[in-house]
Amino acid sequence: MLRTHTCGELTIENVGQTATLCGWVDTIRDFGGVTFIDLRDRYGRTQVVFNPDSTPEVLAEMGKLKNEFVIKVIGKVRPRPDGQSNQKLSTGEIEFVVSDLEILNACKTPPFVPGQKDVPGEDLRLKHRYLDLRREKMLDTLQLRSRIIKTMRDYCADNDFIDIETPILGRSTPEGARDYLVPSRVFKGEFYALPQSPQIYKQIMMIAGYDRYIQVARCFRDEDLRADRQPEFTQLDLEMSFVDSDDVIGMIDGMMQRLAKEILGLDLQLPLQRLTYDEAMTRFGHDAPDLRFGMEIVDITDLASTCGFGVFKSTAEAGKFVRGVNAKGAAPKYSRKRIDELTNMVKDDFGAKGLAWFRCEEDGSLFSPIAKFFTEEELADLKTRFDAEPGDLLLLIADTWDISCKGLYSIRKRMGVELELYDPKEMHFSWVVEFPMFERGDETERWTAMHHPFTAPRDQDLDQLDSDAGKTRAKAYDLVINGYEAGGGTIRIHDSGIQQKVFGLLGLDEESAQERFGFLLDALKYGAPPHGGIALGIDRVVMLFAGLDNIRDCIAFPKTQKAYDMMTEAPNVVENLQLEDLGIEISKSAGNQKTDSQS
RNA sequence: GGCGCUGUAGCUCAAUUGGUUAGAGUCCCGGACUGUCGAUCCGGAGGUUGCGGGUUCGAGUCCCGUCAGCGUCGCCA
Repeated sequence: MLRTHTCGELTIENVGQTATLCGWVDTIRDFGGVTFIDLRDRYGRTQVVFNPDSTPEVLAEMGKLKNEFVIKVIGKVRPRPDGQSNQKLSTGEIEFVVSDLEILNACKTPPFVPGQKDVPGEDLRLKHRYLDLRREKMLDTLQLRSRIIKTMRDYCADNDFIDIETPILGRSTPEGARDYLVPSRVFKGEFYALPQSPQIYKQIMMIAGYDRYIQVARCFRDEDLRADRQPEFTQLDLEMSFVDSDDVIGMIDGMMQRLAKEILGLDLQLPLQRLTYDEAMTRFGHDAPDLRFGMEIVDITDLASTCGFGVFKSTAEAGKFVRGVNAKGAAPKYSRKRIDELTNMVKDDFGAKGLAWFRCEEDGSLFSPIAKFFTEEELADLKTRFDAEPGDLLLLIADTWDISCKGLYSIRKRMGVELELYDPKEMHFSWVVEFPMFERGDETERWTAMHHPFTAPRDQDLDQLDSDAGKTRAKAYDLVINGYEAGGGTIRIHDSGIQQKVFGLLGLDEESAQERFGFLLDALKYGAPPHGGIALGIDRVVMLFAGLDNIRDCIAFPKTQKAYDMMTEAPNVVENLQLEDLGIEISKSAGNQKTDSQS
């Protein structure tokens, strides 16, 4: 080792000792005589001192130092003078008097320095990620990530799980998200797919008798990105045999309790709260509601059906819904202009036709441009149902179930932030269970699987597969933290008869099912135990535990919204020779989407 | 693919209704200083306002196009 201690290690205990430190020059404070340098590494910072009575050689070297130089210093630990300790540093009681200095490496003037107050733009941070990762916030987050993964692994190991790696090069199954494809050199014209999840492999492991499996698995989906979505992400993938939903949920309950305790020092009460999917949609308009605050949806379709307001009445009569939320105390803060912004949001984003509103005045009356269409009794009824008090703002959407859910969910989410309806540091864990097995594909009468086609229906719903498939509920469960889907899982079908029936409902005939999943269907016939599992989005869990709202800050080398890596400049054009090896030609119309007209 | 926000010095930002030579802090360069910890003080350098076009007597500011980053809808079994 080039060093005897790290930059976070020396304390008053070490006074008098000679030591060697290595690190980066964080700041230089030059007083002409004495010079202070904060030397930084991932463990902390130590103030190193250069005295005017140092040797000329040392002082000459010191004069060359600039931000982010990598140096080695030999010196002695001494206590700081009275009243000059720095409480912000673990090493703040001492300082390090340099007797010898070696510049291990110089540093070009960096575009930004780790300690600067204003965080640089994200594109710059991503381009120079090696500098960005030196920032304390990034270091903290990645260390938190490491601890979270270790805690998850320890918990699983304590519960007899086996950690098994599954292939990255796999078979494309054109269900769900777009695959990232990898061309085969040997089988020209054929492709591997990167896994969207190790779903099928972990089921195979259950059939093989490895009854408790986990993997910290990298997954890939070629879909458009979001603040909480990256094209490659990491899951804690878990599968268990001889279990039902409650067993998997209970296992993860325990994991969350341990994580909350060890990472955040929080005591979680178990079992975690559970909501059915129907309840979540009815009360919050979303299958991953943020339960840190109320503002629940109120359904007034029945009242609307008899009122004098044409839009409400016709919506109700058409079998659609009139629902709304009460934004407590929002009226003074929401001008017409801000209400218009909300209106435009639900119109532009979800195709709602409008947003009706009522303001509860000081005298308790409801004011609204549409109030004139309602009788006194109806207004009073509205007030009661929404529990409206002076200062409250009622926001209503009259539309299909789907649009009213999406619109009110996004209003609730946005206003929860804007009205500060919850403590952003609070953590809320819950489960959403009993998802529907199927949903209607757009513009077709065909059913599509809400999770994946191997999801088992609830035992009591088996009959409905034939009679009323849309009402069939699945043995599916999502872990929800602060309004984010932190994980999702299902109990799988282990009965080939039920599997065939589900494939039938999904419009998969036996032949095409065999073509796509033949190996799994075959395997299921060779003694498959009842099994199920879950996948936790590790990046999201880290994001939530770190109190961040952006998944990129939880990943060492994330990609931009266009799935571009600004540091390595991937993806990139490859040599023609490489393409020839693979038997691939780029069509002229495809061209290179990237241009160099930027900057 | 749609909608929206942003783009001004290396970095973070400012610039009134479209108006004279585009400013500040920081970084950088030079100098002073023996107790700072966002050191301080003095001096200096640093700009094709992302790119292209248009309107105008005049554009950082308005319009069109384009590129990039971000947010969001679609999409993500």
